[in-house]
Amino acid sequence: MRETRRYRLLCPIARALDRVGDRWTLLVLRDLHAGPARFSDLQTLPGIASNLLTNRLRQLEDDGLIRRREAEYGTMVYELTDLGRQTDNILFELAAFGARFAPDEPVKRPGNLRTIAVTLKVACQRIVDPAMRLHAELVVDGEPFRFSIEAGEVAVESGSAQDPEVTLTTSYGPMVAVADGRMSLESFASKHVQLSGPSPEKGQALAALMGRAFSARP
Amino acid sequence: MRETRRYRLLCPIARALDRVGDRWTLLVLRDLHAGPARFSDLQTLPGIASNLLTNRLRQLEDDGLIRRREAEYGTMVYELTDLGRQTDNILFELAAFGARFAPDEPVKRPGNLRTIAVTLKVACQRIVDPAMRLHAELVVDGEPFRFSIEAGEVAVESGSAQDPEVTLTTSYGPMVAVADGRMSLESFASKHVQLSGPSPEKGQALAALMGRAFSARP
DNA sequence: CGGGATCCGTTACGATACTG
DNA sequence: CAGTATCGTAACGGATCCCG
Repeated sequence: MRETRRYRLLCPIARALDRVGDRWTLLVLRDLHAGPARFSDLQTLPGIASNLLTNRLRQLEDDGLIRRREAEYGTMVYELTDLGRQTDNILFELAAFGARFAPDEPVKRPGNLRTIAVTLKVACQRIVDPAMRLHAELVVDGEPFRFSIEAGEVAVESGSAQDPEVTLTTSYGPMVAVADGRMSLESFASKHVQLSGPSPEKGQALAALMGRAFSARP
Repeated sequence: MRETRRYRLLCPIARALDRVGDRWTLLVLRDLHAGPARFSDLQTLPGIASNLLTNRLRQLEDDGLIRRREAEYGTMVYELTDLGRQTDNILFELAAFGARFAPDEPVKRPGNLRTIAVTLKVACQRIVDPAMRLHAELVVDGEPFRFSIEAGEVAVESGSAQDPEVTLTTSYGPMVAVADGRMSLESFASKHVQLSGPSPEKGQALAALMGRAFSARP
């Protein structure tokens, strides 16, 4: 945010918005919650201009929410800092509120599905049984995610899991419908999820957790 | 938000931002959480242009987050709908995150103090003892608020209380410092709060609740 | 005076083209 | 792949004016 359009108020809400209130900024953070991403990964946000993405990344780096790091083969990745990770609750509450509005047509398709990671993670985190343990792969419209629960900590990251106990295959549309309350857990689990791998019963537990995570909302 | 700059994504986070993501919108909602307000009350947001305020109010009304109502003496007031009230958690999480950044100089003073209502309400709501009962007045830099707890429900509204059990008098700066973690509860309660009214012990309890509400944060 | 509407200069955004 | 450069358009900020 350029100096001219900062609120510069003492109120902590305004101080937060001075960091994350610009157009696209919260969506960039959302995608980074799924793990490190390259510039071109983030450019799949439908409609963002490359110069804007550059500006937003620079601003987030200056404010200490993300860091730029050289990864293998000399490619650059952007990743959340500890501070940036603390935007998870903001994003979750936005998702909980946004679910109350019908998607307005025509809906643009997301460029990638990293978008689901934060919401899914926080929703499950809030209701998870601390005794539960899980190491699964979640494949959404062909895009793989590692879904793990360990010591009461839920993690959802972009990428394939190694030796998952179970693999859940599903689609984005039905997942959002469940989150919105437009589809029941039963209907979702029975019609839109395929299980494979050594521990299908773990898959049942995971599907149930995901469903409860969203239906548990006020 | 004009059609051209909506995200139009299926993701609920984007759907929320299409409603409340415009500049000023969340700050307008923040102030309305303190109770109904007139156009000119909201115009005290430092720097907002009157045509922008008109646009934002119109948009919020169209989306069902606020309602325009005729009050006494033919004046118009804007107030939150049930849907609009559900932005409280978004605003609280923004406040919790924003508190991690030092206020950047030069700080603009808020035009009014309605800004404190949501954050204070949600923070106290999250930790309040359901058995607690209270009907107090909170005076911040001369501006009065009704602070009540009834059946486990915390309410903080702009305006004077009638027959409060206790009146707490304090200032905005120290309150924000406590919320930011820059000042201890003890220091706040002992140096920056004056109590008056029939039940000073209720005031002690309230000051303690406010302090714990913020120090309880992760 | 409250509640806006109108006008206008400036800034940010969106699209596209281009480069190391 | 990871940006930079350019440029037309939309949004913002400030001021002024209007109307009951």
